[in-house]
Amino acid sequence: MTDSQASTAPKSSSRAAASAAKRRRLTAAAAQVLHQKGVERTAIADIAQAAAVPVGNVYYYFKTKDDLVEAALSEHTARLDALTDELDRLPDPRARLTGLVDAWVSQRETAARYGCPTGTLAAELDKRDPDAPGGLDQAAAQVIRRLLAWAAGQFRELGVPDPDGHAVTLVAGYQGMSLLANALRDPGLMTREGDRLRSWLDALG
Amino acid sequence: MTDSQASTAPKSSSRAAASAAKRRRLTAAAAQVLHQKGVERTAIADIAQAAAVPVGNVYYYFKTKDDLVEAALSEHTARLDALTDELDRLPDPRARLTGLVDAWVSQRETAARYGCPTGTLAAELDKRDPDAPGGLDQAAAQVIRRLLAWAAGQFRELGVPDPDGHAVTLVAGYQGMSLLANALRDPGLMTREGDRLRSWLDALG
Amino acid sequence: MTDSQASTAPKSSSRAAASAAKRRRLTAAAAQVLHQKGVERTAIADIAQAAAVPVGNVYYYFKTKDDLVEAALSEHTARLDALTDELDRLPDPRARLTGLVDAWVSQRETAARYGCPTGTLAAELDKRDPDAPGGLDQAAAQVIRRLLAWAAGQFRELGVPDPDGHAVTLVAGYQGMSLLANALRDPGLMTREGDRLRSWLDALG
Amino acid sequence: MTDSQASTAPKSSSRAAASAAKRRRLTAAAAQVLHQKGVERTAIADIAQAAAVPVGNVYYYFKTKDDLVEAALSEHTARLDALTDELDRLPDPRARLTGLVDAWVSQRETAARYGCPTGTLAAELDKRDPDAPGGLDQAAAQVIRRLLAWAAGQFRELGVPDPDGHAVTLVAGYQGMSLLANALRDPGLMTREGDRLRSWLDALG
DNA sequence: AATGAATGAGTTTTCATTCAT
DNA sequence: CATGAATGAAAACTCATTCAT
Repeated sequence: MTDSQASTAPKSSSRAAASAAKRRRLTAAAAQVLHQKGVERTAIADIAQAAAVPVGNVYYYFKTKDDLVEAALSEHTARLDALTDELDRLPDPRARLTGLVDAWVSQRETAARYGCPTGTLAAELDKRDPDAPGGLDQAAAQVIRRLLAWAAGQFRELGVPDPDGHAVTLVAGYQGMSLLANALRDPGLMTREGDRLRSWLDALG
Repeated sequence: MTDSQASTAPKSSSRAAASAAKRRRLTAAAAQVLHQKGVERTAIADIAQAAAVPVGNVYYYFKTKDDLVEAALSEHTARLDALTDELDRLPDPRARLTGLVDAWVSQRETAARYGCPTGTLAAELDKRDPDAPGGLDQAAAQVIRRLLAWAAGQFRELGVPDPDGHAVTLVAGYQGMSLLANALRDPGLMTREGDRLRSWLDALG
Repeated sequence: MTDSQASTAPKSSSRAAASAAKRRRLTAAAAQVLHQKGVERTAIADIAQAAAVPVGNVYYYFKTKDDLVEAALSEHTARLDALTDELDRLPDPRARLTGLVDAWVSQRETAARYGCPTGTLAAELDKRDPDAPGGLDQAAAQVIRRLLAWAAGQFRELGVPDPDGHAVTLVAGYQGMSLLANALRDPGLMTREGDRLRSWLDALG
Repeated sequence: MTDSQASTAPKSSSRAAASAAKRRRLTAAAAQVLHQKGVERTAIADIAQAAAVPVGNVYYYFKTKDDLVEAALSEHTARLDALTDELDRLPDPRARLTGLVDAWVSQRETAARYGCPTGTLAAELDKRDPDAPGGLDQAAAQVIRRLLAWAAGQFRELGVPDPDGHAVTLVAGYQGMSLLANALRDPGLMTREGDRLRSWLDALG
């Protein structure tokens, strides 16, 4: 009751840790629910429920709904980083890129149902007024830029000309096949287009 | 390029003609505003205002907001049909497909700002509950299917194997580059990826 | 075109007659639709449609929705008058009252589905603010009063004491059985209670 | 006799208790206002005002207007149960039935002004489309069925033949006299018909 | 008189955000 | 920090009534 400033200590099973866990739960719930229902169709209450947190309490962790969107985006960024970190362990840039495609295809069921989490989010946020204060309209684009940068790095290492352009082609291929697979509700489309992307990568350089 | 108060109004119109004109105005306004702001962020009042029609009067022409979404979709279908009809006049299927890419690239400014009208609509509608009555969740997908069917026809005529797969690749390429151009706010991306698609078409068969 | 004041002549296939026919059609439609859907749930457009009259045109014949309610009520009054006129031809007051019960029971299917036309209308109109200008809150009650008066006349002729009270009992019996038959959706209830009313009439005097 | 801001509020209440009190206040207000104005003429705002609750807050307690109608109905059911429970303490079934009539007559002022709460509600709800989802069209009828069942139980105990038929006659008598008293705005009618029902009960068996 | 169209007020409902405890 | 409850600003939709031919 009186140790409110004692929490810098590493003993982590404290209220602070419980709090951090709740925040993580809310972030994960936001990522999932926003992906499945879209930003506009998701109510704070939906996320609260998915995270098993009382509605009123959400605002202790996230001041606004947009903050939750940002949190979801940070979650997607973290997942992307985790993936590229893992791929970076592979010695060959071509193998890394192929591994990226594999990862995409492995998510085909989700993509066929809800699209690419980042891509659909980007499309939705892009509809927002860019002049709005605290605008989130480019927030998802940043995640895409990060993916592009990583891919461009691989292409550069591969020694192909215009690595940025190749990165765009690869990521556009992913976004395109996700959108189509989603629209047509066809996970198989992801598999087939994934094969094509791999062939394309193999033929490079 | 904006056509919200298009000049289709007949000068010496009967009431019926004026009414039809208003319906067309509303349809065009719906197509435009829904594209720019997205379905969920668009209020009926926004469309009414763009069409210069009093809000209450909108309901004389369209019973629900979803009816306006459908109208916008039919507008996009009509535009697609007009485009393919025109391309069908070309003698060579490869030229027709190249013409399609040209048309896409010519829309690069709009795509970079708001994405592909049909693609973004499909992504948004796909978030809806498929079990909803009178569901619109697959409505935009139909327009995409129509485009796929036309493209597959051209590939078939070209004599390439797996025309359906080629159609998917082409349309996915378009959706992917539109999404990226939109996210990155970069019309040039459309030009560059358009070039790539043309090269790909040229190399076929 | 110039015979607008010639319509007192008996040649009745004129515009005036067509107009009267339309008014009659609207009145009948109002009586039916208002009975089936209730006043508040009935839109002018419903009545217009049932009468095959364009909505805008309704207002030429009836200035307000309440005027249509009044028209429906007049229709019910007319039907009641037609019935009592016919019953009045019977020589015996007891037979007349029995005939009234027979008429009620013969309407059992309608009553079981929609209740007594006048009774349900009275119940609905009674909910209105009595202080409203041009109030219709007692309009249906007038029709009931007319029925009560006729019944009281028969009881008087029968020589029973308190004919007004007997009339109330009879009509209350009818309203009660109609409401119950309607609530329970049971036409047979009308038959059974009708039998009881006939026995009661037979046992009188 | 009016109970819209009834004094059920507990003095030193917790939030939960205050909340429950508010819900009760809204239920009581719904029962009263819906009785007085009818379902269709009652706006949520009317009930909110009668309960001294902000309109938006009503939806925290009741998701839809129909839920409020159901709540009102449950209130009437509760009142009916309270009444029959009390009457059940009487040793004689005839006395119980007579007590029921007494209760009805004691409500004559309300009945003469607004009709029987359940009966008028049943009549109004019966006008609804039976095919509507979550249909309330038979909800009030259930309350009437419960009353019929109780009354039939008394008649059975009394040993009269066809106890169900007697129950119908009794309840139909009540509904009929309520409707007439309401239409004619005559509480005395309730008294007189009540006397008749009592005589009828006395003469049985 | 006839008629499609217009108008505007009213009603239900949703929800992000805030508050009191 | 936690939590149920409160609030108020939208937004979709309905409809009686009026208007312009």
